[in-house]
Amino acid sequence: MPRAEFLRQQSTHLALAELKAACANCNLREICLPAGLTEQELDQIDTLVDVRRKVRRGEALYRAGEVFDAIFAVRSGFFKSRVTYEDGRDQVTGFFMGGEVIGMDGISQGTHNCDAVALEDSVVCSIPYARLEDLAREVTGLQRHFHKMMSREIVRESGVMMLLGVMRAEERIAAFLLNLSQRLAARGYSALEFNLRMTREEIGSYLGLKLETVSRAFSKFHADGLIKIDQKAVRIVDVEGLKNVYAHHVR
Amino acid sequence: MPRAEFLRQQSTHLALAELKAACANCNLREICLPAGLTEQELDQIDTLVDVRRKVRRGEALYRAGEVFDAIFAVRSGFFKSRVTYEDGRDQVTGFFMGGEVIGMDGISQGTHNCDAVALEDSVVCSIPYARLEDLAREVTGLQRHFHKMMSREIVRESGVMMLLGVMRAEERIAAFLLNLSQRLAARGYSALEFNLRMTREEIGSYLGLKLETVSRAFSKFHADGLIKIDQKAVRIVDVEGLKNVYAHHVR
DNA sequence: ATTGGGTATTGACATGGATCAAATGGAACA
DNA sequence: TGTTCCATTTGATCCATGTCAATACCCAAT
Repeated sequence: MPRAEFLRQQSTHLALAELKAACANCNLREICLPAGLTEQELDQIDTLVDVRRKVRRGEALYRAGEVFDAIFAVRSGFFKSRVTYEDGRDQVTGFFMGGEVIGMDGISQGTHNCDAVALEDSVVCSIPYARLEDLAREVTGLQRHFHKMMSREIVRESGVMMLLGVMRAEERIAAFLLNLSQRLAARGYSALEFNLRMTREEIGSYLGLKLETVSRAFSKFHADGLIKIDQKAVRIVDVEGLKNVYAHHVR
Repeated sequence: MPRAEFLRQQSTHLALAELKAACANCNLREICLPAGLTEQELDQIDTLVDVRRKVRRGEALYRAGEVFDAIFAVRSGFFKSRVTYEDGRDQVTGFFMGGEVIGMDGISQGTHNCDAVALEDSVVCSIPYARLEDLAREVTGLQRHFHKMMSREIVRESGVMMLLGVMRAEERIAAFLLNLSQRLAARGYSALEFNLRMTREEIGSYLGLKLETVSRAFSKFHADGLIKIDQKAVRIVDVEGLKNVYAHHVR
């Protein structure tokens, strides 16, 4: 589809006013954007956000190998990123929710390094990289914020390496639940009660485990009174108990 | 002239000359710096590099929790980065050689997120982050290059997640050897014959394996005629065979 | 040359998580 | 309301890697 055509179609779906006030009025602003911007800087940044794009559940926002030209802020919904290896084996490398930014892996090569797939109907803000570069040279706060976002992704990934490299199955799963809980809380949702957007298999792939192992761990935590879990519905009953699953590792 | 005086003069003289030509004459320039810089831009970038700092084998260049104010380019030598978990468990998160840049994890929080430890006597170029930010706003090539470096680190780490999440022990070790080989080759060293700078335990920590497993895999590869290995000295005998250890994974 | 401490190899055995298999449960849709 | 297709749970068994232990090796310091 030609780009102009694509833009036209999108804008019919979303109110003009909304588009205009892309960032300035976004409820995810505090999570997504640098703090302490002036009114004028905010206006400048508003020009950054190109289109809001809808991605249906199961669809890819981008795929590995595609040309990279924008990063994406999740406006609503939920994504996974996934790396596929030559021989077809793949791994989920992250889950992303509202206010989080994905696609920065594409900068290094000019092509995306992984797939980003929506786990529920989602909306993203598209931020053309070329424009971001330009604006980052003018708005110092934006430059710094962008660097921090990239760095945060580096730190996040080394945390996952830790999960995968040294933790045992139940520890990984406890850490995973607490991480989700904490991120949801930061967005104003309940920290203790939420729905998983991903399957046991996707959790397993992310944590380097098989889906059966994930299921068993959930059942065990349930039996131990740490959580209640019914299909995708999770309720954390004993936060401290869950932390102890990995914090008090004996050895 | 008293000997002390002579030495002092000598060292200031050397320091100045060296410092001035920090990047412009560095043999790692092509690996470390953006390509296609003008003469003038190179001069500007030279002002970036603050000091060269020696780090002895076993010493830390920085430690987790320390204030971040600079990133470091490895000038010579070899480093590992290491994350330590609350309960004392730790994991090696990367190995770094000449021309590679470390410390970008510190940007996100303003404090370093991991330790960087020299595995042999090393020299690094220190690049104050504040100055880098400023210069990146002026020299577009530098800005882009810096973003690429961060992004490359993100991609590298998701590669390691793949190792840890889906590969079996021997595959991880084959991939590890081939990765080292390829990076050494890019620096003009032999791709087929090199010395490991790290212990079996450090390799194991990086790959999420125990040192005995690493040792056994090396022995197996040796017996299978893929490599010759004697302590730290490695010679890759059959590159394709080594690739097949993981490329033709059945299943 | 001798000693000592860290590093590496190798064997024997244990076990956490994978694999295989079967049953159950839910959601979408005719 | 039934049908179909996944996702999930749970049990039984297997195996790759961890664990424990003994020995060998290497280099540095004396």
